[in-house]
Amino acid sequence: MSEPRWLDEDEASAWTNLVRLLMLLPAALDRQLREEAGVPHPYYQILANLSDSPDRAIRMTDLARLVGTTSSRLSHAVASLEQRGWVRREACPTDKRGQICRLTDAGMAVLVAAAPGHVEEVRRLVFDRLSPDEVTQLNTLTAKLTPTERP
Amino acid sequence: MSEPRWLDEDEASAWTNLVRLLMLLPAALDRQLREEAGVPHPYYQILANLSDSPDRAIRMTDLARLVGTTSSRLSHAVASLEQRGWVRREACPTDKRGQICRLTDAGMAVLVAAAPGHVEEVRRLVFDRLSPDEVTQLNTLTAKLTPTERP
DNA sequence: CTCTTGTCTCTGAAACTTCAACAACCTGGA
DNA sequence: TCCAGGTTGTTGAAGTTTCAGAGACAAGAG
Repeated sequence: MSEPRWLDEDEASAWTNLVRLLMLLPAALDRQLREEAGVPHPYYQILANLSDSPDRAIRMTDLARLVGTTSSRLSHAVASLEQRGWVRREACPTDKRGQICRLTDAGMAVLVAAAPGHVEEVRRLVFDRLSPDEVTQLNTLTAKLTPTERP
Repeated sequence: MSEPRWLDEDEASAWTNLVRLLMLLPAALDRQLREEAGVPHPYYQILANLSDSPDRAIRMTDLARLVGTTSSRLSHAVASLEQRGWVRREACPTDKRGQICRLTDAGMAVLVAAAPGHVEEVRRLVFDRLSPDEVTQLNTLTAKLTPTERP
């Protein structure tokens, strides 16, 4: 047990800011989407990823990885979305263990209705505050900081 | 209702990365703290903010603002922490509506025990991946992106 | 073929957060 | 003084996420 390498002044400042951002930004996005579309932000991410997919259908495991969530969480979320008729589950033709999650027309309609307001909020909270150079920096930094799989 | 200003290619890329980060980084921090200290990350933030305060005591509203949470959430969280004996609630001497949250010695001990492992994880996930210049960039960007109070 | 090991997904209970409503209190002005 | 309106903090119910466990299937070794 050696002495921990504490953060220096600059690191501590950046860390405080980052933690604050991690608390407030998701909360702000969530609030806007709940108010305007009646969907929590993680659920919106599920729908959005599905809509970007070729057939509007993705296998559960892949969808979980795309959204950045766990399979358990995804199961519960998709169950909720399915009950609203925005998503459907189908058997996977190549792997009988698999389930394929497909976006319904009703789900697509919800997404189309919610997207403009969401983009507007994203601009207000993020991109309206940054210069083009800073957007590039943000791109680089976020790419570097994305946690990798645990060994 | 005018045409929404969609994100351009760079913005969309940065946004995808950022959303991914907002999903994965809090989850990673939370997991480490739960495993090692038995505390969720938001609860750790409460304890950490208290320990940084002059008297290890902060009024509920101020603590909520510091941590970046809501008063309701804080009430529940502090109730849970109080039950474990890590925190105590006292009446505010100047404002009878107020409650002051104070870190106990037991709570401080938990924090002291958890801090080294937490800092190590923060290094592994964040600062070990960044150059000094990038830490400065991170500091600037996160400061700009912190959501401001709603009107 | 059979066995073992690992993957994929779901479930139910516990923990946490959000939401709406509320009581108690402060503040400023009539 | 008194009251209207805002602030502070809590609560219970509803919704979401985590955790542990289990069933079904796949893939490879023997």
